[in-house]
Amino acid sequence: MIIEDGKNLIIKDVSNFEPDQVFDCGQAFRWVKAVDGSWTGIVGRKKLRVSKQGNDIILFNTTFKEFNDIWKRYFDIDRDYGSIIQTISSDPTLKAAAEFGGGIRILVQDPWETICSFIISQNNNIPRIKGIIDKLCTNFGECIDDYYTFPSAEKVSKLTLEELSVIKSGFRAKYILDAAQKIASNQIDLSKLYDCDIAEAREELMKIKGVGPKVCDCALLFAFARIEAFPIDVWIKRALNEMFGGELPEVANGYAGIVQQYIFHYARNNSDK
DNA sequence: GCCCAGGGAATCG
DNA sequence: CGATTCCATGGG
Repeated sequence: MIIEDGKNLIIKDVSNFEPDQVFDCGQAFRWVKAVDGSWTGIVGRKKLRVSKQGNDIILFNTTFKEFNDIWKRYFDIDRDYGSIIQTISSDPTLKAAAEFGGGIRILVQDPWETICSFIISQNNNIPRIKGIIDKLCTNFGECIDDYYTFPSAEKVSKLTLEELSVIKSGFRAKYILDAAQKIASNQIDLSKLYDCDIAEAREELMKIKGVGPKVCDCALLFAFARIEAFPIDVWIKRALNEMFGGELPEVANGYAGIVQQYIFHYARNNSDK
């Protein structure tokens, strides 16, 4: 149930929504946690602050209309994570991972921003990924209420390698430009990737230089709501071997992306090293 | 100095 | 085909 409380919106009795997990599980790089525990970010051109109080999620300074137009979809509110967790919990290891990361929701983020962010993520570490994305936004985005938008593909497509060098993205700069150019010119048709055959979606995305199997599946999972996508990175590869003997249990079929996030979160926060 | 980081392209055999 | 090597940059 959603209620308006002054200028804020309250989602009552939410299940499977822990802001700390949602914003810090590696699917998004631009949400910032404040000392009071709330999170602030920019989605498109809208700035939003989110916090959890008891079993309620508070969306600050927004409206019911904005909730329906933007946040409902962005936070994947209509998906029943509880029933998915129930299904995969027939496997004891998946059950443990889901109990640990059950507050994760898969965001439905902007495709260009997500593709660009995960291009930057390759052979890189999370603090530096965040730093490069931050420099991209402060240099080329638009300032709204002290926060910066993610610059559009059109804007980035017109930059030279020289101009882009201020973000210090190294060898990934040429990939960023290729992605921006192919997306801005509609050489890549992003609109069909939400529901076309997943093999076709992968083929389309991998036309972009610097987009291989891993970056491609991250984009499909974190921007196109393709929860069957399964990005395999070093963490997941290691966890798959240690926890499941190399392969996901069959009950994960169809939800591999969500399961992937539970495992990623579990592995990263239970590392011996 | 050396190693590694939510990989992928280029270049081998 | 699979296996190696290189790619920029910053932090440990």
